[in-house]
Order: sequence, then C-alpha cells, then structure tokens
Amino acid sequence: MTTDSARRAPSSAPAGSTRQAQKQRTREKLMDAALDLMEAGRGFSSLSLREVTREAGVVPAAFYRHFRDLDELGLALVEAAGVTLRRLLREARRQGLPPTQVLRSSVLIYKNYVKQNHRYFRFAASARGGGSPAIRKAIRIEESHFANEMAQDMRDMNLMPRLSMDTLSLICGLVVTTMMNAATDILDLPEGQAQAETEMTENFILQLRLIFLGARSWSPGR
Amino acid sequence: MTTDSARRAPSSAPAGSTRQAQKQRTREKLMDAALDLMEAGRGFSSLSLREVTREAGVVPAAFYRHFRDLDELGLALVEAAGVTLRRLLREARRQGLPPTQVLRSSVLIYKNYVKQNHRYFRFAASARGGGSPAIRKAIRIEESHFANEMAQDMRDMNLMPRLSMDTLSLICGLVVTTMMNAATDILDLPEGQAQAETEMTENFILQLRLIFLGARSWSPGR
DNA sequence: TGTACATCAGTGAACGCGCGTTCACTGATGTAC
DNA sequence: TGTACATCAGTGAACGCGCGTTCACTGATGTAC
Repeated sequence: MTTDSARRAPSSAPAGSTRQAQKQRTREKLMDAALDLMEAGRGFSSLSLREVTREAGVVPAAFYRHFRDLDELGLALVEAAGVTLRRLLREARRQGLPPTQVLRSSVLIYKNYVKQNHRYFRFAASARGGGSPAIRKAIRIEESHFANEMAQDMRDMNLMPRLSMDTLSLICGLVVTTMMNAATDILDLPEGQAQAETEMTENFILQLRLIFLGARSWSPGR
Repeated sequence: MTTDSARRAPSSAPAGSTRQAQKQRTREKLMDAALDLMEAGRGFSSLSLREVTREAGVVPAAFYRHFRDLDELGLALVEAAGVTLRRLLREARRQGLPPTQVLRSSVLIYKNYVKQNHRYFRFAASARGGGSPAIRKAIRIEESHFANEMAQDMRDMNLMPRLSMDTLSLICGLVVTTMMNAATDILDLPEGQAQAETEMTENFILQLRLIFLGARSWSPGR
C-alpha cells in the first residue's frame, strides 16, 4: 500500500497508463471510421454500427466499450468538431479580424480550413438538420457558443465599439450560419472547376460584406 | 376506333381516368406517409421503404409502381415542397413586400406559414444537409430559384431600384438561407414556451433588418 | 349496349442479408504484497 | 524484484428481426368491336 502504489497518482486520478491510452486510441479509431464513411457524401444518420466497427477494424461488440449507441458517438463528434472550430477562431484571433478590407483574405483562410478539416464540416452539415434531436441540439448549442466567442473577440478588439454585446452576438450568429452554409457549398464544389469555385467564393465574400455593411449602419440603441 | 374511343382524348393524352386518379392517390399516400414519419423529428434518410409503405397502408412491393427507390420519392418531395413555398411567395406578392416597417408582420406571416406547412419544412431541413447528394442538389437548386424569384419581385416592385439584379439575387439568397434556418428554429420550439418563441422571433426579425440595412447602404456599382 | 380481351395497380409469399445486441471468453495490462 | 490475483478492452459466435427486392398472381378498370 505504500511501496509501489505510491509511484502512481492517488486512486482518484489513475494517470495515463498504457491500457487507458489504448482504449482512447480505439475510441478515436471509431470516430475516425464514422468520419471516413461520410467522405463519400453519405449522411451520419445513414451509418450503421457494424459498418463503423468494420471500418475501424474492431468487432461489433467492442463498440459498446466506448459508446452506448451511434447517437452517443455523434455527440462525441460534435464535441470534437467544436474543439476544431474553436482552434480556427483562436488562430484568427492572433492576427486580428477584418473591418472590410481584410475580409477577402479571411474568407480564403476559412476556405482552406474547411478543405483541410472537411471531415468535420461534412459531419456537421449532415447532422445539423438530419441527425437525431439530441445531436441537432448539441450542434445548435455549439454554434451559438461559437457566435458568442466571436462577438466577445470583436468587443475585445474594439471593432464596432458602438454596438452592444447582444447586437454583436446577433451579427455573429448570422455570420456563423452564413459560414456553415458556405462550408457546404465548398464541400460540394465539383472537382477542378476553377470557375465555379471563384464564383462561390465571391458570392460568400459579398454576403459577409453585406452583413458587415448592415452592422456599420446599425443604430446603436437598437 | 371511331365510336367509343372518340369519347376519350386521342391516345397521346390519356385523360384523368379513374385508374390513373387512383394511382395518383396512392402516390400521394406514400409521400404523405414519409412526411408523417418525419413528424417525430426523424430525418428523411433514416426512413425505410417498408416503413413508408406500412404507414401508407400498401404492400411493400406496391412502392415500385411509383418510385424506383426512396431517393426518387425524396426528389418528388423536394418538388412538392418547392410548389408549396412558391405559393407563399405568390401570396406575399399580392400584398407587397417590406422596406423595413412591414418586415415584422411579414415574419409573423412566415412563422404561421411554417407551422402550417411544418411537414415540408421538416423534410427540407433534414434533407438539405443529410440527404443523398442528388436530393441535396435538388434542394439547393430549389432554393436558388426561390431567391431569384424573390429578387425579380423586388425589381418589379421597384424596391432598392439602385441595385443590379445580381446584387438583388445575392441579398435574397442570404434572406432565403436565413429563412430556412429560422424555419428549423421555429419547428424545434419547445411546446408552449411563449418566451422562447418571442425571443426567437425577435432575433429573426433583427437578422433580416440587418440584411436589409446592409442592402440599403450597398454601393450600387458593387 | 354487350361481350371478349388487355392492361396494370396492388397483393402476398418468399429470398437472402446485414442489422443491433447478448454472452461467455481470453489474454494482456495493472495492482497488491 | 517476483508472484498471485483482479481488471477489463477486445473477441467470436449466436440470436431474432426488419430490411430491399423478386415473382407469379388477381381482379378491377379500360379498350376494341
């Protein structure tokens, strides 16, 4: 009770043993498998538990060591996608957000980001409307957190200083849904169609410009 | 060849016989069944062919007299939902669209419309992201048609006369996606939560006001 | 109008298949002393 | 450090079930004359 057990953390904090790490790795394999299966354009709600375990390289029964059902895996994916998106915001924070002129370059950064993390965006787009009520609700909450963080950033950077926090959240809410819609457009772009891509991008930029233009002439007292 | 057959239209236009009408009725029963099954919040892509036929009160094999598979039924639903939405626009056209003050009442009309036609909106929301590629594409096309019609109406009514047709389409595109997002919010409103409903409605109104405010100060030449 | 034949929407049974879930198990990892 | 025991992530087999699709059919509706 004193000799060897003292090497490890006290029973309440079991530490990162090999066994635990392996379990975590399998859990990630399952989540990755689900994301991979959606690559072909299939929606999350059309996946089957056995498919997912097959893709992950484990036996179906192993699934239950990690999730009660597919819905719970979906919620874990929402969480993971949220973390990923927040990282985007944190990186953007480092260089400062656009009044209007930097808007174009921000859009290009975002476009690359979506392409790089296309699996999460594909999942979010499909589960946002088509998932179970629990998953849809989780995504909605994640989106509003995201909008609020963005609003807080605008406040901190002293952009639109006339506007109240509520108004900033409203504006950012609209920006976030516009970004999510654009993400779907980006993912569905036909391969190697440069013209369609340019068109889509320009449209996206103009939509955001329209929103920020509205924000600029928003009457402060609401 | 001349006596009785002359009563009917020439072979190229078979007319609305009882047999044809009955087939049409069964087809509608299948589509209604799919919409009804989604009432509980389930996504279109989680429905099964047998479920749909069971709900419609026909034998599974009968399905194939009407659709090749569920995807084809989904496309028929997109079409039907499009017709329904266009009717909303036509009705709105009769009384004139808002500069800013009529905006609130238009939103209230829309809210009621969504509640009345909740089955179509539920379907559209779930299939927009979660459906098969073909269905998603069809919905996207339907939405852009809708945005273009709305832009044309604004042109005809001489609202925002400074703006080009392309700019009007851009604005209406943003309005349409905002309306679709709001539709999801309306459908997911918890029963009898008056406060949440008011909040959501006010938010929706403010978002649209923001967009039209942006439109008003849009520089004409782009 | 009446009769004989054609059409075809919907039936009912059958098929093979992948599904979600259960269970006792195994063997590597972790713990106690 | 070495030994004996506990834990538990992943296995493999089995189950009953609803699935999509096929097929020959039936009987009401439609057509020809």
